[in-house]
Amino acid sequence: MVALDINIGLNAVIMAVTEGAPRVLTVHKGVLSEYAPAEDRPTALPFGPFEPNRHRTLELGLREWVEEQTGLSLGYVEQLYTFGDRNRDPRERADGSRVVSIGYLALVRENSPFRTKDAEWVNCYDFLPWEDWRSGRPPLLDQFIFPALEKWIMAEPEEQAQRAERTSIAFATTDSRWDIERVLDRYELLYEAGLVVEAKRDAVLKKTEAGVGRSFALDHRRMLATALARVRGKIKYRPLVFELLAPTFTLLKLQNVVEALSGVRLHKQNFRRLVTNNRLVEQTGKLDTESRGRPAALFQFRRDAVRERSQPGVGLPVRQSP
Amino acid sequence: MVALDINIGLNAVIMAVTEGAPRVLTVHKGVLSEYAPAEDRPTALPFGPFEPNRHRTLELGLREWVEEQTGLSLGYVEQLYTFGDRNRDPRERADGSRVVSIGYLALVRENSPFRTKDAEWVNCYDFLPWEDWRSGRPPLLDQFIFPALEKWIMAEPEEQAQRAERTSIAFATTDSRWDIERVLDRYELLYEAGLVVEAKRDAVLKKTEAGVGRSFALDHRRMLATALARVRGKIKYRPLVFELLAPTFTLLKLQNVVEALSGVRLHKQNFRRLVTNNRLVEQTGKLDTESRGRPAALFQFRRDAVRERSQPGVGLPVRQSP
DNA sequence: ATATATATACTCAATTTGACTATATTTAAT
DNA sequence: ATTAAATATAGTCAAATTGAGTATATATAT
Repeated sequence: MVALDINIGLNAVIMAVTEGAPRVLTVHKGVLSEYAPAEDRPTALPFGPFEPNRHRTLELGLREWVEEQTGLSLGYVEQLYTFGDRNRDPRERADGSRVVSIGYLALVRENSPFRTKDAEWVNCYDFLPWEDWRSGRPPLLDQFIFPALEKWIMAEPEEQAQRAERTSIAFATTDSRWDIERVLDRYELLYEAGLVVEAKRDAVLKKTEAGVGRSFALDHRRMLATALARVRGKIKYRPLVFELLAPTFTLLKLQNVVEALSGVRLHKQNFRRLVTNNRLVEQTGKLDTESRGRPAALFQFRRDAVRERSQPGVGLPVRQSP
Repeated sequence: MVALDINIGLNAVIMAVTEGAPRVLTVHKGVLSEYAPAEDRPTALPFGPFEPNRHRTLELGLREWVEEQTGLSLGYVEQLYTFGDRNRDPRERADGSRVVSIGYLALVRENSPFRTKDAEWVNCYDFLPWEDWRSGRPPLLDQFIFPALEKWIMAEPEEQAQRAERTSIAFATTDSRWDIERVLDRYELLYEAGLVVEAKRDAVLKKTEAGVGRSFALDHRRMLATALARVRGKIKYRPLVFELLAPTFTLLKLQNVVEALSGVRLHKQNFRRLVTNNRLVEQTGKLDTESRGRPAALFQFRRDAVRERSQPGVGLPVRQSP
């Protein structure tokens, strides 16, 4: 057994919500600086190699890299997924070396200060435009995605049934409704169908065609999709949003952040009832002066909510008595 | 920047439910064969190094190792978490080399045939006895765990508040109820408090004391806790259980599997209503003859359920009209 | 003064959940 | 053959939650 070269990369999907949109922090140098001329360098996630001698833990390694590259000191961080497929990275040579990347999700408050340098906040929906339903069903779906997926389904007679089923589940083409959590399913389907430029080797797109959505370096768009799926899934039952908000906020502000991330509009009165009845927030007694109409009360997150939130078997009919 | 030696390990938490208990497949050789005499070798998870030249993807590498070591051909597999802290593994030398382990969860049907050799199914609750509440509150909690945690909380005046809060959340010591999903929180707390033998270097336990629950090699018990937490969290909203059951089953059998994994007893009539009303299962028309009392109808999983299951914003009050 | 924007309170039917009761079919024991 | 025990399955009913509104209050802009 020959010990071959393995490199571990640490990638951060750093998210914030500003001006009504979920944003991801991107850099333009980093990973590929040696492999592409400056003007060709695609947008990338902050990245750094894991160095065993410097980094006691993977997460600390990530924090160091991010701090070094962007000047940003991360608060909430969670591990997303480890990507290790062959041919993910051009730095892999014919010698069989491999780059395994560990993706992390980090949430920061809007306006978190950082040394800009090469870093830039980009709207997540630039990369995944079909995920934003806040202004109604994205026209892109019917104008481009569905016809193209239909063609892809039909292209392979033996795979038709399976492709049709997967499409139906991911994009809710038939009966079921749009599931905001299936972000990764949808991206992977578009990738397999060759409709995003990252999959260009499959040559479904012509050389001049851009594919759907803005592209990311390597498989960074897949990581973003993984991150968004995680956030959307978790936002409902863990108080994640508060990592993204200032210490005090109005209920509308809170709602807008949830809407930005989930990509759907929420019912205002019922949303308010949800967060107040569940005692996730409490009044500060102060009012917001910035607003247009009637001033809104300023709330803050109830720290005890973390403890109380726990609902034993949510969804499972637990039996109490013996 | 010196390229140091990094090794990637692939670990599988393979679970099945047999005879009313969740079981994990363990091996007695493997990881540590070179480092410990045979009789000292602790129970371990199936493990194999990731070999870039042999394995096109991480998951395929895992499947190969498991097949090779246990003869088991895995069906459902999902990635759990990547563990990379320093000093997790004795194979790390002073040279700064590091073993990073990627944990996977696999679910197999009971009685999945495998070449036994060194592999053995062990009740998960042997390792995590405080997680099984099916026969009521485990006496272990009040007899050993809580007094010991109390001592640990008091031991460090500066950390008291934080330790008390974490204990209260993880073990539901105060108001809140037992949250079946906080498996990892609880294990990590016991680890930090030095109450499991894996944490022996912290020397809270005397040399002769065994700590609470059966121990696992390295950090494999942490991986098991991660796996159980994942299963418990997912079982409610994704049809995972069906990976563990024969193609047809009675509703009681289904309930028992869910109970074994969740560690709590469920309300029979309401459970039945839950799965039938949500149309997760359908009748096969056949009856079970094995039963003691009235024969039960045999059901099967409704494949369409995957598609229909999707509930757009479960928990979020989505607004329909513009 | 009036229109417009926003916040907040309240209503009400439909659905879901939790905790039961009642009844039906079996096998095992007397 | 009769009865007890075990299990399956149907049905009830109040409480809680949710979905979709209406109504009212308090600001600013014109």
